[in-house]
Amino acid sequence: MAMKRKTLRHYESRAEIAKALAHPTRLLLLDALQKSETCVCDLTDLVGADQSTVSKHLAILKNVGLIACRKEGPMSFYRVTCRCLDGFFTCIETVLKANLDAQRAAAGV
Amino acid sequence: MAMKRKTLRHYESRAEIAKALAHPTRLLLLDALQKSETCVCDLTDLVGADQSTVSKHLAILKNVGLIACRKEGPMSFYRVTCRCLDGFFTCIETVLKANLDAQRAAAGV
DNA sequence: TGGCCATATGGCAATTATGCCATACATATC
DNA sequence: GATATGTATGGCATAATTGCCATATGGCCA
Repeated sequence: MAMKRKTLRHYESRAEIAKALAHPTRLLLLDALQKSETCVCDLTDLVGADQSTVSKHLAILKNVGLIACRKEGPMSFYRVTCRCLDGFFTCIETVLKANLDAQRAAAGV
Repeated sequence: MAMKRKTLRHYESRAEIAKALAHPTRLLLLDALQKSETCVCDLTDLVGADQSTVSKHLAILKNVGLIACRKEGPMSFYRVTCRCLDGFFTCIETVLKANLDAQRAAAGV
């Protein structure tokens, strides 16, 4: 990797956020948290994985600043911290739709 | 992973696109390709990695429909296919900036 | 045809990500 | 204090990603 160091760091910090977004379970979590602040136990039920797995996914999202945590008694409530996620989701949906269209066109429909 | 199958597939297809975006080299490539259609050799110089490595990164971006390829003689010219990438990049920048602000606030500045 | 250029692909080693189990931790209740 | 509940963390085995080398493929020109 001979990329200029400054440039490399620039893209590395951005890729770290993108990596946090690059997992189906974390996308599901973000979708849920965008609708409403939710505790870990409810999120665990929603995802259907081990509670420790969900906690780790939440930690990944939190570490890059996408979500934040509020403690209430023994429970942790997570919420989305940025209002910019729609820009990301819209982009993904656009690409998906374009792929579907291209697929249909290739099939000659 | 006990997530409902339909839901799982929904988020998996979206995560696949996000995964393609989750690498510093590929973000650099997208940045360059957004500015102008470019051949693999120029992109290889830009990235500073092995040509085969760059080719594989380009293949990943192409497979999820983010870029397309045009052959001209022995050369391949790649370009961005969707106009929605700005939504993604803007989101990332917003998160980065919010993190910086939070960091400064935490430092008491 | 033979050789050269640009690009793509196969293969492999090393790193990283993922998910579960067990367990630690913190809070609340008895 | 003891116990129960909700969450976080350590550890480990498995899987996925990454990057380079070697090589294949395709196009061009002598």
